[in-house]
Amino acid sequence: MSDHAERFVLKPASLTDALFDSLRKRIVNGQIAPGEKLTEARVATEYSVARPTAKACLERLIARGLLRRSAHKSAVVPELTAKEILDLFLGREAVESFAVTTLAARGAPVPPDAVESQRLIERAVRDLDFPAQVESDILFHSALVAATGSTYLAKMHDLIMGEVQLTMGQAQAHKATHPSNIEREHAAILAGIESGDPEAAHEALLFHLHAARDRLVANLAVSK
Amino acid sequence: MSDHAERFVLKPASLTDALFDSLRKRIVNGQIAPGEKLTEARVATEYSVARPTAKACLERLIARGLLRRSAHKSAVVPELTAKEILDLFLGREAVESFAVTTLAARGAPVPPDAVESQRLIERAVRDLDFPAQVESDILFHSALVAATGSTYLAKMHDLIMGEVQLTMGQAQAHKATHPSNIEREHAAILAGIESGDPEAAHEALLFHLHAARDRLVANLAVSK
DNA sequence: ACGGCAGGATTGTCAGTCAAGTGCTCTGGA
DNA sequence: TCCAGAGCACTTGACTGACAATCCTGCCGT
Repeated sequence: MSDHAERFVLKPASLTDALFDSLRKRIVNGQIAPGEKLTEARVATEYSVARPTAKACLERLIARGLLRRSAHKSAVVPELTAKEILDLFLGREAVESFAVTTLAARGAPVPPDAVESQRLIERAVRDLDFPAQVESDILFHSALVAATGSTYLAKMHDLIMGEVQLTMGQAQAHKATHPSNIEREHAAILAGIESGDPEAAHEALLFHLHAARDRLVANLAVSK
Repeated sequence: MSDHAERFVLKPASLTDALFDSLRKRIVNGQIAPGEKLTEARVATEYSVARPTAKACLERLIARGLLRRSAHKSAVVPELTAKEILDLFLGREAVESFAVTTLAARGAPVPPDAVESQRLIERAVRDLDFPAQVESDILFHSALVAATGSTYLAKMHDLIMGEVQLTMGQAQAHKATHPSNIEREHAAILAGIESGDPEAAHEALLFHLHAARDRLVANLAVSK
């Protein structure tokens, strides 16, 4: 896990996986507008793959909440409502609270990946690379959860973070940047963990999550 | 093993959904032994469906952890290790703790579905119907989570409860029944919620989860 | 203006095929 | 006899082509 490990050319492990990743990135980065229809035929044509392959990818994206579809209708990129965003962050709260209090109570060291993601955020902000900024933010929180060593906690977290990234990506497409006190809030969480103070870490996390949540909801109200 | 391809009739829902449900039930009830291979061709033959249909179902089961497969190998029903069981219950703890403390703090009424599932457990115990007993137990906990009104919390919970049901189903296939203090432990959780005491509800939940977890791990050690 | 019908669009499901990878057997040599 | 390597069978990955069922849209007739 060092800085120079930027050299994986990532051969499409499998065609389906590569297609899935590509579509996923386009969706969460807002390159495919919310409400836009994604038919199996369109995906198959755009990527020059067979329709069953495209179908499988769409189903995986639907399972992760990055697309929505009802029977015999086209899949569309969802735009989450305020209610859904509140709910989404409630789910984060459950998992991430458990993670940070566990880490702090355990006297665990600060997760290296979390520290690393702080640097990535800093760089993304400097480069005005919004998608990278969002991705690094997600990475920070995922690193905290992963540091507990629980794969099931990570699985559950991963299940909902896709949609979090989706709304954040869509919001930034509208709203451009905002002053980055995110890093400070992240640092406060890490400080709570490092000092072995579950209460402090928990409080810092809640503050951060609520702030992020309220920003997203406020932005939603504006664009409506 | 043998080539006596059994025919299973599917209820009309959607072919894929019906197939998924049927396979899911057979797996979690232990009707398909852990370690048993489930090839796409076998499923397709047994149910008289096309291989792509079977393939889609297997992929959905794999995504839920009810089957495991590595590239170009057959899917097999997993037998969870003690470590995985501990991890699984850690995940439950995160979500269900959040749910019961939220319910108690909110002063919410006792979820009717949870009460109902208590009756179902009682009946299943009386009928010596182990799969129904497990299913009702799962239902109780799902009802608690669902009562929070959070769909994402429910989603995350659902993601791991499939594997919980799997291990419980496999364990009971070996171990037969045991005196049912489960209902008492459930009642204690409900009492904590009803009295609006988050701490009491939380404690009762932890006691119940740890007891269930330890039973499973102990049973695993015996059968090994 | 309104309701029903027809056609297009899209997904659900199927059959069959080829390619590629994995594991196992079985042979050939030491 | 024992071990190693080649070959084969099984299984999945991906594609092509096709048909049925369903949903939606828009037109037409009343």
